[in-house]
Amino acid sequence: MPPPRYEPGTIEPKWQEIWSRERTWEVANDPADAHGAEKSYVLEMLPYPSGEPHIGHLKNYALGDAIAHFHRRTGRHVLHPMGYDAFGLPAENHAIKTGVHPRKSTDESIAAFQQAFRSWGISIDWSRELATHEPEYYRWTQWIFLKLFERDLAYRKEAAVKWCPFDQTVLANEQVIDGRCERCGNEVEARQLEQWFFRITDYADRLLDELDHIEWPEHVKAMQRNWIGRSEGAEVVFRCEELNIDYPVFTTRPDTLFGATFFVMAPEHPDVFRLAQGRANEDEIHHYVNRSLTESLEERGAQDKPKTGVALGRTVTNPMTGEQIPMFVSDYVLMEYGTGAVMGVPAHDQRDYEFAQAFDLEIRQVVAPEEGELPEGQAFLAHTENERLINSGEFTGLPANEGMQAIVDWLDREGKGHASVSFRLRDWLVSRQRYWGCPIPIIYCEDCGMVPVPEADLPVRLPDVEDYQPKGKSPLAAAEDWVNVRCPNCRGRARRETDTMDTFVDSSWYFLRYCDARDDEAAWDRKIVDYWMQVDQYIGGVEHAILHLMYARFFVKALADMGLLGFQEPFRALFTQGMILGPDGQKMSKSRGNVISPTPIVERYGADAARCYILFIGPPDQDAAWSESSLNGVHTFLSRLWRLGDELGSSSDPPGAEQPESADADALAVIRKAHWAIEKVTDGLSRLTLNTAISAVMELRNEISRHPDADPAARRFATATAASLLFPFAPHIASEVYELLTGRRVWEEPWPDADPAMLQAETFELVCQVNGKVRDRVTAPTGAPRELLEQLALESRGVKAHLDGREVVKVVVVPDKLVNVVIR
RNA sequence: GCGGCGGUGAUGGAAUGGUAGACAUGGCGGCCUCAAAAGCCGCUGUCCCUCGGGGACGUGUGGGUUCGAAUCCCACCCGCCGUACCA
Repeated sequence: MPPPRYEPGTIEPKWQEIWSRERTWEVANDPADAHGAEKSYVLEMLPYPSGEPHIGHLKNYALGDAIAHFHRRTGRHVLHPMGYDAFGLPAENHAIKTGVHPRKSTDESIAAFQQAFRSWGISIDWSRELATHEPEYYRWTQWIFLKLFERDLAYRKEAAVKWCPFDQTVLANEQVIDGRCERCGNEVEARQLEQWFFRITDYADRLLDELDHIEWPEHVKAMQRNWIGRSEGAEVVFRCEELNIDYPVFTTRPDTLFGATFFVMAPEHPDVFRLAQGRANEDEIHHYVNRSLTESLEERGAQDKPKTGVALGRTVTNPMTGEQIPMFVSDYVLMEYGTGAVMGVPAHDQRDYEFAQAFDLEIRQVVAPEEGELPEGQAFLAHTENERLINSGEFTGLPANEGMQAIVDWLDREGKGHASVSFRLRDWLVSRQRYWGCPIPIIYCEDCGMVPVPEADLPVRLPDVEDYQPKGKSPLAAAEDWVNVRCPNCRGRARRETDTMDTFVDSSWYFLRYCDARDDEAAWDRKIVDYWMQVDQYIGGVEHAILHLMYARFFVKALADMGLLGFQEPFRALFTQGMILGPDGQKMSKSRGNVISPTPIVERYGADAARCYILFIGPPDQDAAWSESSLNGVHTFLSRLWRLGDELGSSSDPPGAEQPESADADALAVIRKAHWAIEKVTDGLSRLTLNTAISAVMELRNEISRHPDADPAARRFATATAASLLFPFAPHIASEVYELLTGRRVWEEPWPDADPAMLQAETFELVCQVNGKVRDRVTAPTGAPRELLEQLALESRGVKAHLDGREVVKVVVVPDKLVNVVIR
């Protein structure tokens, strides 16, 4: 008869069937149901269902599942839901190519994800499952849009926006990467279009400040801080006397105002043509502006691009010096930031310096270091307390930082400026000229203008269309029956908004819907949402550090301001997982041919081995290359554990794995190791160093095998403990082994407690150092007094050999650990 | 430029001021076998010596703090990520 083998193919479906039939992971919304237990909301970022799940999904959900299980077994009432971010461009582009309705391909992909999650044994509360393309969900996305509209947080305006010529849609700033479309990689163009925006800039300060109060990785907070880009400075007015117009500029260096020798406007500045009117070079100015507007963003923003521009033939007054300084138009000034115009201080700004060089303008030094030379051939940028103002009228001689304040005060008194703060963050452009998204619930009436769809009429359903091809306006515009409606106000003729929402709108509130997912009276019940939220542990890829995570924070703040939520931040703690790279250490991609698909891995080695391996491979926040041989090593470990369970379980009658009362040396070693492992795994799960948690279970299993003749009761206890500790990572085999040994269900058992008495043996190995170098190791009794340890060390062979008659200056004793003898 | 993170054996990594290299992969050797696979056991940082033992060196580089530093501090080098005519 062949020896019994570990067969995940049999074990895993067995347990999955039980969890599914008994709805083991469903939780009620009633806090009373928790019997006083603390709540915990563990959430992985919802997947975008396109094709089949990939290995990154397995990592994401293996991680989240380990945390969810750990929280459950440590007595918390755990919400762990799942859903799908189902609207979006890939499904629509697929539809354009094949004619298959995006709903069909999306639903097929969702089915593949559901199947995968079940075969991976992820502990999901399926009663809360949602998908953002279902009318039951997007009805409330539309409702939130209307709430934002009511508060003027959703608005329409014409602006220079980013347009992708390939996808034929506008994009949010955040979706433009290096001047290219995030989706298709084509160069993005600038276009002047009327679009829908969310007023996220109203929240810039709060989005920045409250980063200090959430447990997020430092680099993610840093990315958000950079993106928000708060700059303190002043707004200063430069007056064009000829035309009687005041032009404000924003500057972070008001201390350099005396050095402003010219003035530059962005090509998009609405006053450029007016200023150019009747000038000798009017044509040249028009030509320059038009070229700037049609230039791709990538070209315009190129790093080493020489400064270009055209003089406007007019002047403004420098408010400090009263001098008339020339005006220019140049594409290095951006309309979207500050006021669309800048003062040129060539001595103290590198870009202004380059511009002044190109146009032969005066470079006037107004800040100087207290000692040392000024840099040659470039602007002097430093701004510290070690500089003083020069050539600055009454302010000359002041330290730069004091001078800055004094100048701002002066401007304020004279009515020529004031302290000001500028943000890099722009409002969120949310409309898209595409089909597969949530319709914007607005109607345009010939008489009443823009009218919100009444709440009772929600959802505005996405109609079916024949042709998904984008033509510069939404494919929905072709659905005439749908577009033409009666005005909700006057019953007159009206047309629906045909743009759809950015899919990031859908995913900015899904975590709220999970709390009360089956509510068809409201988006959520505030009591229920306030109970479950915030998300206690959010897990996902770092690629969402800016977009999704910023938008979701904005939504929660806006909804809280409306009294709809009782908290300010959605995600109390965030964990960003690293990527799984191909076996070659490169990012997985079809073109490289290094893609590892989870399905065959799970079929061959089992979900437990795949999940364990992915968590064991290294710290989960780091990237890691796939290695089949390492995976095989994890599989070997699971096989050995299973064999131990099989061997010890069948010899146990009746089943049981209690810690034996008395034990010999062998048994004690095994029991001690079990308690040691409990502590290590608990710590690893708390700190999310899951790789070390799994290695602790491996060590425990090694120890059990190292003592084949120990009391079987002790070995059963230790093996059951190993299974119990492994459950968050490999739930199927853990359930199986635990059942073999005890007849009980491991997930119904409390998390084991380490007995402090078992964490220490009667003796320990005393490290004996001389001048910090290890010279010997001797056995010493645990808890021995310092004097004894000192004596043992001094008498040890290794220490004696190194004393060599030299003077002992000092002896440092670390109880239960080491002695360091310091000699001269 | 600015911001963030990191640099430890052949490889992935461990070590939260106290034995550097846990655990695993790979490699080498052995057991089992007619053989292979599987399984099991042992060794495996570098160098040196008088080799059943012992010593020196060793966590990117150079300093510092400390009885003791991979860990803390300073300077530098290298790498990765984000961001960038943001005034």
